[in-house]
Amino acid sequence: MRVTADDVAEAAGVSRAMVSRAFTEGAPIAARKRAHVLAVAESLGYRPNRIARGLTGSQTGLIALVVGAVSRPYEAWLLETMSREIRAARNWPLLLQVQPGDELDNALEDALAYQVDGAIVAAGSVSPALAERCRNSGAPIVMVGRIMPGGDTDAVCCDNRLGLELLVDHLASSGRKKLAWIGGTPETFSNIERHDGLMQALARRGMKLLAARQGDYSVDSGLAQALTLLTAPEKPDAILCGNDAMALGAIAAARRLGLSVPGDVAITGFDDIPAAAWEPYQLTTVRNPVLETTREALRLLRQRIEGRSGTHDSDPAAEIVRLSPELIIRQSA
Amino acid sequence: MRVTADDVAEAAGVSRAMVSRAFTEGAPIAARKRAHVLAVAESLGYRPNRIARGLTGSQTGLIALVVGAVSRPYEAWLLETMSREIRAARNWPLLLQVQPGDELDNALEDALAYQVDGAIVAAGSVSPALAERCRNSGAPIVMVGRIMPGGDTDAVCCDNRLGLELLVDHLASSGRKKLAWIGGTPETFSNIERHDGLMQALARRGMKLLAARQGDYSVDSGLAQALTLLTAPEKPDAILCGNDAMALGAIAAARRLGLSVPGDVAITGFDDIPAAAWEPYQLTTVRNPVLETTREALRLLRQRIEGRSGTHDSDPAAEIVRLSPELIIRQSA
DNA sequence: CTGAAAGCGCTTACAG
DNA sequence: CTGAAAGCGCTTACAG
Repeated sequence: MRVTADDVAEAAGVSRAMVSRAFTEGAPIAARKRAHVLAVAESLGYRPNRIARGLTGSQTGLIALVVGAVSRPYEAWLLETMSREIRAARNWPLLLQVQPGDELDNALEDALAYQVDGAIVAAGSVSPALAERCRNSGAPIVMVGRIMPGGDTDAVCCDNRLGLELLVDHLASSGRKKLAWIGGTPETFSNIERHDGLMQALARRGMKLLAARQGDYSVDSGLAQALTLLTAPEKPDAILCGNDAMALGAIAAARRLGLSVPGDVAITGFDDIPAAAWEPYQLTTVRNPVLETTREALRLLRQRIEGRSGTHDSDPAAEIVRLSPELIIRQSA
Repeated sequence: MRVTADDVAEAAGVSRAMVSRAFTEGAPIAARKRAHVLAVAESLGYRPNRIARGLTGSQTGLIALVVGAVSRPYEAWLLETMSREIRAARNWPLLLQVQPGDELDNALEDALAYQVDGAIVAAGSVSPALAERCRNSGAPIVMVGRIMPGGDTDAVCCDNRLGLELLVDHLASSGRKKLAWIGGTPETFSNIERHDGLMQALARRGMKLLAARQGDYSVDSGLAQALTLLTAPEKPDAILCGNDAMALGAIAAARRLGLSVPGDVAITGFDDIPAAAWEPYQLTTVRNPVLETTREALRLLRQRIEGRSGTHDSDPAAEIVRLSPELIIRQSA
């Protein structure tokens, strides 16, 4: 059978409470005794049962991690970073992958039943009611890449408008005049902000859009929409895409039509996913600061988790962190 | 505070045991009473605490899921499929992402402390000692894409040799004579089998390899190695790559050198990741049956988990499932 | 610093 | 089918 704290206590000649303390950082226990208990535990192959510990203690070490479908390169990149950082903080991610638009109330409730210490939500939509429930259950949520309407949930998000400003600036100053836009999934937070940023950047320069199409953030949609744009009577000399994946598709479209990139048409993305740097693409884009985003999200979460043990009367206001994207100039524009 | 089973019991006018039974499939409870308890629970917003349940009951519903870095497309595809299927089975994946070659004993021990019901290991290396420990802790392991030397751990794995046989057959019958190979990370199970399968397929036809290079399963390594092959004095007329990612790199290399694919050189991959079908690639490859693999892995795991509650005296022998890859012919070969 | 005791929120024999 | 009781493996006041 599994070895238990009682077994260790007996073997070490101490009380069960002491073996618990030996494994609890900062618990009152003589240094020598701790060393002894730990040694005995090691020799017996004992590890505290985290489930039992979770029942009593204040934390389970579990964090719900909600991301979009990782077959999409940006999501994969985000997940990879988050999962690594969560583990580095000695927590375990409970993974929930959702399709765009998925209601995740049910799934998150389920995660709550596991007494997760908190949740990082980078996809799907959570109702205000659920966010409220999470707070009450002592499981803070932090949103990534989106900001909840009420403004009472912590969030960390890239400055999408600035990103488009940087891209338009780059294109305009390299003499591009006829800009077209391929937007991502409509109604998504990022798409709304990016489109908005684009329109502002153009307005600021007295420019206007030649054409706008709508994709769904996938490579295929970028390909299809770019094909339409590039076979229209009046062709754009630059296509801004709502994310990198669509931009990769747009590059493929241009090539299929025998157009040179950036000679005939400049193409830009958003995110700077790993594939953006690959040989056949060399995509000019803006970098979504995924690592900084992850660290900030974890910091906010940690802050709430600690805070929750303090005075309950006044929850500090929600913190919204905006991170700046960086222009990455490669060959495509 | 959180509402507890006692609260529900009181509100419903039954014992705490009955509310537990109401939430336990197949537990002895009158249908009407169950409905009543469930209704009361719902109105109170009660959900059984899975941590408490895990302490008493026989299952936690947690499954450790070990995959390689998901920035790699095959791993992303696998993770996406596995996480979806695990959730569909109403379990939660505890995600562990590892780098190739990572010893995952420590991490898995940690997962064991969470009383996971089992583990699916698709990356990293687990020592026989750990596999043993897992079995003893009642947390069966099933390996995916690799088979443990001892042969006493369940595994499901693609028939790598058959895959190469299909590819060589296709190339040979389209008249290719000078075949080159770009292998993946050496010492990995898949690489050894694929290389082996290649050599067997060639031998069977009295052919031999023009050249062999070694990559690391990344796009960049495929690009670099293909560049070398394609600038050598004697160029291959076909390059077989150990996986799709390297094949995508190889296609980029050919293009960079102004060679046509498949005109000047045929290029093949392995896996059939989503990107293989993308416009600029149109990769001919063999499909690694990821969904079937996932389902088989879950079936094996489930089988062990159920089995463990039965008679303990004789563990059924390990089951090794081999799944056949399928040739997917596109443009690149 | 240390130990005995109570309790975390459930489930499951046990006895009706 | 139902309830009272014991127990899962810990942690944490409480009293030394």
